[in-house]
Amino acid sequence: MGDVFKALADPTRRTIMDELSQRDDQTLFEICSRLATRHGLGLSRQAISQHLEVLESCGLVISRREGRYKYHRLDPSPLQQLSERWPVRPRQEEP
Amino acid sequence: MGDVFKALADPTRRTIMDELSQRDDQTLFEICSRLATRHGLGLSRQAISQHLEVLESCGLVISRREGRYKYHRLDPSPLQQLSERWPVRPRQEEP
DNA sequence: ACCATAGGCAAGCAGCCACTTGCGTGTCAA
DNA sequence: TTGACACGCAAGTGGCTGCTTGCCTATGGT
Repeated sequence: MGDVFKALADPTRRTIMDELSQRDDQTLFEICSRLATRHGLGLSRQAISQHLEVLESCGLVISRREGRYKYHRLDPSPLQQLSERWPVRPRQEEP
Repeated sequence: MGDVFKALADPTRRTIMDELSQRDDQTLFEICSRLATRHGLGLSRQAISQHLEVLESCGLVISRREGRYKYHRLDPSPLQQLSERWPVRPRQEEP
């Protein structure tokens, strides 16, 4: 089981999450090409693959195999622990 | 300006945030001793100081000087961008 | 059967990061 | 003023990590 916070630390992984956020069920190659064209990232396929591994190991991305394709989608639910751990109380009033 | 996500990546920093979360306005030495006694962390003063710097540079901790003391408090408001960026939609219903 | 496609495994490398150590600065009390 | 206390600055170091490179497996089309 991976660390959600460490997974969020990398800007590339956050961009991957953005990409999956607005289009679910993408394969590795799709993500690669869309990152290149739409976000200007020129990373190798393995780099993206390793990032997806990290995101999967902490539950932020769920994958499903179908033949030789592997589809990925975002699952933001692990992020809930965050707002529960440090609730954003409204600014403290001072008399 | 620091990176909120990178700041959250370190377990020690999260523990510091926990500590400040339940007791505001602590000095560096207070945080050191409370981390040691209550959380079992035996880190040097500078280590904690550097962590506080990181937390301050991204707005998660706000400090105020008073003579030779420097009081710290937690400000969770930078965490809001998180739930806005990847909203936790309720699990997708499938017919 | 053959080959292209989608993806996985593993080693190697460079840069970063958390932590320590040692010294310096400013503030308060006696 | 002298010394103790709270904190800051800077250099050095070991380990982690993001990325590449090269090779391998498996699935599907023709």
